[in-house]
Amino acid sequence: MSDFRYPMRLVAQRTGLSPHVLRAWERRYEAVTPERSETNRRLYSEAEIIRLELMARLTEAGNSIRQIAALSTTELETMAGALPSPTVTPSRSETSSPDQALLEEAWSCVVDLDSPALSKVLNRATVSLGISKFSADLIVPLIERIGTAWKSGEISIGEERAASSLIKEVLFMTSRPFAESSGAPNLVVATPTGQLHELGAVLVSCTARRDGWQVTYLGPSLPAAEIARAAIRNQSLAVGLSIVYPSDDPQLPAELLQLRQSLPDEVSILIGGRSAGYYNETAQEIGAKIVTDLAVLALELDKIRSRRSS
Amino acid sequence: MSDFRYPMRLVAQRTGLSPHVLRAWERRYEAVTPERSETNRRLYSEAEIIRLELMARLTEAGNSIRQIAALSTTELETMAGALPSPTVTPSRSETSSPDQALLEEAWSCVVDLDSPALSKVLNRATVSLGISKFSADLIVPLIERIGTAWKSGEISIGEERAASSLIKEVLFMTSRPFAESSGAPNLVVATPTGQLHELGAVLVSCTARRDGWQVTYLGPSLPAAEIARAAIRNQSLAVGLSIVYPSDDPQLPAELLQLRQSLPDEVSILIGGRSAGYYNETAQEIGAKIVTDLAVLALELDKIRSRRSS
DNA sequence: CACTTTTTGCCAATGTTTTGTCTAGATCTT
DNA sequence: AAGATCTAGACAAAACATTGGCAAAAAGTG
Repeated sequence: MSDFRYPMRLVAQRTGLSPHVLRAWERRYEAVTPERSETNRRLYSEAEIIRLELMARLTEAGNSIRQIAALSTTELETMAGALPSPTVTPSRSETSSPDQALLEEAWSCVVDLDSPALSKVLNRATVSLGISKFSADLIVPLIERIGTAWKSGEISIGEERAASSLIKEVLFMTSRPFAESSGAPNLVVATPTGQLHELGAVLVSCTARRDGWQVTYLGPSLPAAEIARAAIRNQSLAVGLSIVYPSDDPQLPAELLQLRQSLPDEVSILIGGRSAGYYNETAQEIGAKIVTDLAVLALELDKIRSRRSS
Repeated sequence: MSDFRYPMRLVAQRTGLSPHVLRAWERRYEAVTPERSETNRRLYSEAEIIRLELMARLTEAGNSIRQIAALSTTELETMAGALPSPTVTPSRSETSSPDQALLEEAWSCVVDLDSPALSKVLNRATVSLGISKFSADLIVPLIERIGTAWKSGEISIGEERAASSLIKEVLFMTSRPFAESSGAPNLVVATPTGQLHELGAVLVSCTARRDGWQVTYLGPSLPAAEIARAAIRNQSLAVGLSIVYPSDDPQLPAELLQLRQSLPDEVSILIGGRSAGYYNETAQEIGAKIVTDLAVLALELDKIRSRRSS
């Protein structure tokens, strides 16, 4: 369990509720009671965000916040779970146990090379968990597990590929239904030369798309020059890179430096991925922001956007 | 049984009845008698909603609410049981115009590295052309053009990647909305070691999926052993390979032979792609079928399926 | 067939509750 | 200094309730 706390802006963004509404719900119904910083700013926990997401979905579905707010999170979950039943047969007894079980189930599909089953599990998870939880609690750990298992030889390239393709597909899928807004800021996403694992990059793309960015996805192992070219061509506000493995590529710092030089100063660089930390120095040198988690990524994207649009 | 009570709004939404009607039915016939909150809001139970849903369907079907309202819920249920289940009527009128202009438009997006625009063009094309025409008349030529332009250096890796990712996404997208049929035959799709361009393989996957196959997509440049393993694991009826470039890889025939040896005899091998012809001899040797276009592919897939299922 | 009567969905007026949004001034962040 | 966030209070739009009534369709009747 992450003990990271998130600020207002991010919560508003993730839940789609305005800061005003968040405060109102808290004041009037004590829907959540976030901690406070020393300076009295609200600090929401992951659990509170999830709770708010649930309440947002349920009110959307016609429930009144007044009633909903009194319920426990698990009650909200069961309600939301029964929610997408359009239909005829009313009885539904589906108590799906939380994420760990799902992760195990997904993992067993991966090692079994069973794509159809994996597809089923992932799709089910997107609806039962909601997109952000799906990404953060299921996909991220799953990707990490695939990564380490692959390095250790526990699974081989076949499993890795089959799973990656599928995950990629599902992720792109979930981030798709957004209208093409022509005014959206552009983000170029890629993985630097030498970095072969693209799932991190896909995750970045999806997060950004859900946040209303227009993403130009370039895929894995691309030379700095190419990345820069794409960014310039699209007048991108930022470039997102994912660095997972290897974590000690001697070429990489040079590559990053070149990227910085080829890009206009006003274009931000975001670096994410398990191994991002190993290149901390270089990152600092080129003024890149290292993002450790999807929520933080969303936050940074938001910052960049508001900075430029103002 | 959940003892949660739902507000008006949600009930109206779920039953399709207006708040006015809900109140009228209650006042005039006591169709339901929801509880009230302290502030006099109606609070419907799940059972009442179900009852209302039934009454809504029955009145829709011509019954008078006056009669219906007096009946017990179980009586309503038996009545509703005789009703035809709600169906969807897919009306479709497709005006297809063979469009060279679309291809040109798409191509200009590719060379401009303009992903958003390309996305728009492709999406528009999927609806205006219809999926099969979209694949055959737009995507296939586009892919070929990208391939040759890349070889000749007319475009570089950045353009190729950006376009590929997008095309891949759109293709997977269009072949997606199929119900997960557990009885569907399986097809493993990949590109042999050395073959880096995966778009052909994606196209094969999509065609097969639209045909009702369950596809295990492994992506580009996979060793024969891995492909075979996946096929065996999934009890696949066939393996689809795409061979585009290079067209004179000396390793490839050996790779194909190994694949044949590692696979059970009853598993068919289909080879597609621009350069498939160059390996004609080997293909014949291993009993692989070379498919020259998507229509032929669909045909072959059908043959394989019927052969096995009969 | 023409003429009531009943049924039924919908609307208006009026009052209350709920809920999202806003203002204003102070404090904090960048 | 500009932009966010905080509190507290207030406002206004929606939503809901009640009563009463209208009008079109359905049903009954001479």
